[in-house]
Amino acid sequence: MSSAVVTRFAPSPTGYLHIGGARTALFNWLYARHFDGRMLLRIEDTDRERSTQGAIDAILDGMRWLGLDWDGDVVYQFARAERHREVAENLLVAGHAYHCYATPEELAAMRETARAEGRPIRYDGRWRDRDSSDAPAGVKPVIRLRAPIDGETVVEDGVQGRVTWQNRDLDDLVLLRSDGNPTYMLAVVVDDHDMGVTQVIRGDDHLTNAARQGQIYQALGWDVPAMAHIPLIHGSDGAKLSKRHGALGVDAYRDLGYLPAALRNYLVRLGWSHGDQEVFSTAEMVGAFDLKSIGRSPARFDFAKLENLNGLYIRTSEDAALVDAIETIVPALGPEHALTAPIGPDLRAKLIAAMPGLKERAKTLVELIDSAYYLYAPRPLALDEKAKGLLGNDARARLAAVLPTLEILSDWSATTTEAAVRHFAEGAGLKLGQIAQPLRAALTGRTTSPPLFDVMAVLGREESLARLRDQAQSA
RNA sequence: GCGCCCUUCGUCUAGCGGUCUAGGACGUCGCCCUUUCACGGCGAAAACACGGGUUCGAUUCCCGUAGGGCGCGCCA
Repeated sequence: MSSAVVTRFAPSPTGYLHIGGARTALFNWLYARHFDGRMLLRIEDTDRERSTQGAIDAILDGMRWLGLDWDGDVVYQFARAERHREVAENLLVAGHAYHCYATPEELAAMRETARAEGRPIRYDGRWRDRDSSDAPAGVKPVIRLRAPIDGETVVEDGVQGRVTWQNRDLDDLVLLRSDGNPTYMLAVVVDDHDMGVTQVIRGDDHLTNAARQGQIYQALGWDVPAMAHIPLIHGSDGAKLSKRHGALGVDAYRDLGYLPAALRNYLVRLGWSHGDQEVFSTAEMVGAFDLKSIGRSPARFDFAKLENLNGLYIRTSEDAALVDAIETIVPALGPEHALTAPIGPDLRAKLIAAMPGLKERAKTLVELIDSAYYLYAPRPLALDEKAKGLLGNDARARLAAVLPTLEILSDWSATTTEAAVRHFAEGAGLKLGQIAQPLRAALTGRTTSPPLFDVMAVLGREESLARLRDQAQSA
């Protein structure tokens, strides 16, 4: 069995779950599920200054919304600080690490000098071979790794291939801070090892870290897990994705009206491909996912393609499921939408009835809500500009003329109302559009709202007639 | 500055030496369908960054150049 696969997603809780992190989580999740393994979740909160509970909640919520479940309990890295300290001490005893008494100010000056002189910006190893008896009074030391000076460090990466560094280009990193807390470099290595992680999948920005962590593994005599560094996601201008590009946390995508399945599908195709296939069900993704087919170049985030995919997922969603989805984002919409959650049973029934006609033409849930405006808008209907333009005196006269024809109808299904309106138009020597357009404007307040005859069916006889009378009389 | 990585249509990508007059998808444009808007159908424009090699033959392999990205914290 290949159930030995263990992946992990390890975000730092210093902000929301951003789109790059979401994709990293997705890839880890897919890899684990593909091999029938486990995906663990670890919150890297060793930076006590910047870690917040709000960020932790946002990350967990974001993953749940995306449908990325993890195995076992969430591991909080800070809670394991004692173990990290222990490992650092062991390294010290074994001679693979040493105390460094350089102060932060001193190191900053060192870097500044190096920069000014055009030399590599690295720790110069000034305490590497110095005895602790030289230690200046009152300075608490950090523990640094005694990294090899000669030779090279190699990372066999599942995506990037074999990547090699000369050890002379890598300096002695800090393992334990002067306050006794572990650094990220130490904590990651110890935790991945202790948690039994077999496959690390993370952003390309960690590639150099992989080399430095490799040195820690070596000093510890531990096996290095398989590595895979996936290319980053860039904004539409090619620069690193930032707020400037309108991309926030995954919660923002939810509020914008994107479906988690659509976002997943979009994200999986950013950097990964499976021949010409564009649309993947979750099961297909899990079945087809592999590291081999991940590209090495960064991808730009394209809202247009996400929208297209979202539209596809909306079109193929169940009507009731869409109404449920709508309900979840109503609180984020703002009062101008005149819709409140929870949605009452009458409105829910109407929305479900209207969905087949509505979902064909919506790219987002927000658009879906807008197009259903006529179902929840307060009466009298506020007309948009184009609808006003369509309801001139001529049009109102036509509405008044068609009313008797519609009033004798008892069955208000889409087919019978269509037949009636067509019949009327013919009899009056009008083109269908000449009567259909104002009818829709009168019934919905919009000109882009979908199939008139669906609208009439959903609204029903009394409601439709009432709205038409209102408009016909206000001439 | 030093190190590492990347480079096929506007965008996401297929391509793993000849099948490439380079395929698909989104977007764009045109036509059809049509009461609007969509959906759907058909079609069009649109790319191998540049320069050297290797080879009978390079989009595919190697080396440069240019451009881009990431890293170089007692952040993660």
